[in-house]
Amino acid sequence: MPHKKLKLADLAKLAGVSTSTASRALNDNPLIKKETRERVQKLAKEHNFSLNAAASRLRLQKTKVIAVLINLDSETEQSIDDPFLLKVVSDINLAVNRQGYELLLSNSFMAGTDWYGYFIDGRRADGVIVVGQGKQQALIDKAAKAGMPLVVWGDPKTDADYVVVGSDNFLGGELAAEHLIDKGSKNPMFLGDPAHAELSERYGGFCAGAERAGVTATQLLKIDITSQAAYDAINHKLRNDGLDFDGIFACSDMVALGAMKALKERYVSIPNDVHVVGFDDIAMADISFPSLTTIRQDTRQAGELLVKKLLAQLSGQKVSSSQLEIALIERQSS
Amino acid sequence: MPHKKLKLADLAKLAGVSTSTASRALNDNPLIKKETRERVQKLAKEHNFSLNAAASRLRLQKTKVIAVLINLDSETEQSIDDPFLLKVVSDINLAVNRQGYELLLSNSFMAGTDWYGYFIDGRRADGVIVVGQGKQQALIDKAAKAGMPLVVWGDPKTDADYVVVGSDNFLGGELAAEHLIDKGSKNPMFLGDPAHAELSERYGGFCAGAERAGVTATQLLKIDITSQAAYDAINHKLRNDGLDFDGIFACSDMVALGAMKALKERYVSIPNDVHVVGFDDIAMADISFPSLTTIRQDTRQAGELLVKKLLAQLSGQKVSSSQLEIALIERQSS
DNA sequence: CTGAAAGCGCTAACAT
DNA sequence: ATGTTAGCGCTTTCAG
Repeated sequence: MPHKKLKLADLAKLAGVSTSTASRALNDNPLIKKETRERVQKLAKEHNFSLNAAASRLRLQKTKVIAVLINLDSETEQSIDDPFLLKVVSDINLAVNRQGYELLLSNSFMAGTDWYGYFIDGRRADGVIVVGQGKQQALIDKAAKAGMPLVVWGDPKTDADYVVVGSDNFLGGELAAEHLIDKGSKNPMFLGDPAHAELSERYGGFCAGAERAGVTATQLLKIDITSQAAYDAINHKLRNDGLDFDGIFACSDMVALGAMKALKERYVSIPNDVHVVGFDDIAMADISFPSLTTIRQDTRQAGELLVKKLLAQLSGQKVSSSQLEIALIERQSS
Repeated sequence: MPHKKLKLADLAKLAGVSTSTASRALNDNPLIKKETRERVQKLAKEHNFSLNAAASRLRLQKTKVIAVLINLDSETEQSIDDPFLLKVVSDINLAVNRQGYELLLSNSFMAGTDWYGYFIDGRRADGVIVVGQGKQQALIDKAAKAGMPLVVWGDPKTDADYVVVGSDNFLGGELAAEHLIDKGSKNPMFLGDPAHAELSERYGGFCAGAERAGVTATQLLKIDITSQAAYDAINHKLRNDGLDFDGIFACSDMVALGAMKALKERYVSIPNDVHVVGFDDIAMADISFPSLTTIRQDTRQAGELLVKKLLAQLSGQKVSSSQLEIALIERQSS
């Protein structure tokens, strides 16, 4: 069965044409007569012929590949755990494929510190989508400066030389604050880590929204952005300070769910004693009990836009950052 | 800034050696004098030199790329939603990188029906890891027959010509049944769809375990394997049949969480009225309230093993399927 | 220990 | 409308 590999020259011979004709025919070049094109294509299908991508890329100097670089904060090489991030990647994948590109899944471990050299000079990809700004943006800056075709999923308000696509995090924070206060919260608390670009915006919006609604008694509980950390922090706080808050705006749904678990275990009623709002709208938000009110990020549109902007860059256009709309999804937790 | 691309020949000139020496030096070929090697390598680093992967692949006839093919059942192109699957991919990614390979993230949309042609002949990857056997395995079979280096994440008991790595699903089912009965369940129910290879094993083990424990009053509630479907199905069943079960073995954690939501909304107590056991041990299992007893699958080891077996195949070794150990993690839901 | 040169399979400029 | 051919940048055989 191990059929032997046909090369373009073999296919051309089978079709009784030259390699250039075969090449053009496969690429549907109108220079070639329609019948010839179809004959070659049919033959290719019959023999399960595939162009050698390596040869093609060498010749064309482009790869038709987009790299997705997952930019984790953690120093230790670690697998990703946040369902939201993975959802973003999955939606990017869809969008990339829809444009006829392939997706190289990468990370800082492989790419090292010279992203331009690795991806572009190394002819591994034509452009890169970075998922997650994280805390340190030096490498992103460096790659952008080197002229790497690049789009970043992060906070679009970032003042940087590269293109960012992301949700309106500030507005999301405002909406959350307003909603909590609307529901009767007098002492809402932000749960997260404003050191991250995106979360700093969410926190800023939260404070602004609360202030505008006349609430100044806001708190900030700074934690690692994992559900475990949220669970621990809420437990710790209840033990030490008692229940001195009546609303939580969590920086992500996973964080919100961790916090809710701690509350439920201590018989703090949600939403009666504490109103909770999350961020992201992951699948679990709807499935948790009580279901979680949250700020929905449109990952589908995000993928679409990230890819569109990257391809625009590749075709030499000047593109700029843009902000995705978000929406508050009201459920039982508030 | 846009530095211009160095090719190997340029680097060689800078180093005052021939391209062949430069090439060997970069690959740490001991044929080259140590000092020369180091001089070339240092120069390469200084100039951010990267080999052109396309040229290298064309010459070597191998890519140092492993493709991961996510095999979804759904006809419609769709983004993946199950956090467990994504966790598996993420752990494969880690393992692939650790071996110095890169990861091409693909799907049936891109690969079409001739996987051998697309990946191997097309020189896109040296081998493929398929995640998810799904219901239809014809394409996997076809690729395996064609001689494609291939490892599948699925049920290792599968009687097939290809190598499968997966958990001991049957044992998992048995453990779940025994545990439920141990906890006092007299009428345990399986929630899932035995049409999937892996789930059929889980169901088989569940039945066998129950029978051995002297319980014959098991039920099967056949549903799509999503949390939403589980939620709907449990609601529907409670409305129609009342509470005629006192234990649930869900085919996945997401399904279990959906079922639990329906139970909680109708004030059915977990675990007092109904004991619940899930499968996978996703992050949410620990965060849900009550936390979810489940069968843990070791995705880290899975990634490691999948890659190891694939690389063994690439180096011409004969490899066979193998089973990962699973463990019951007892939490509050049972 | 190092260099010269062939050739991997494709595409496109340049014939015809 | 199609064919001839050069050359993309690398690795490795063969020759020193």
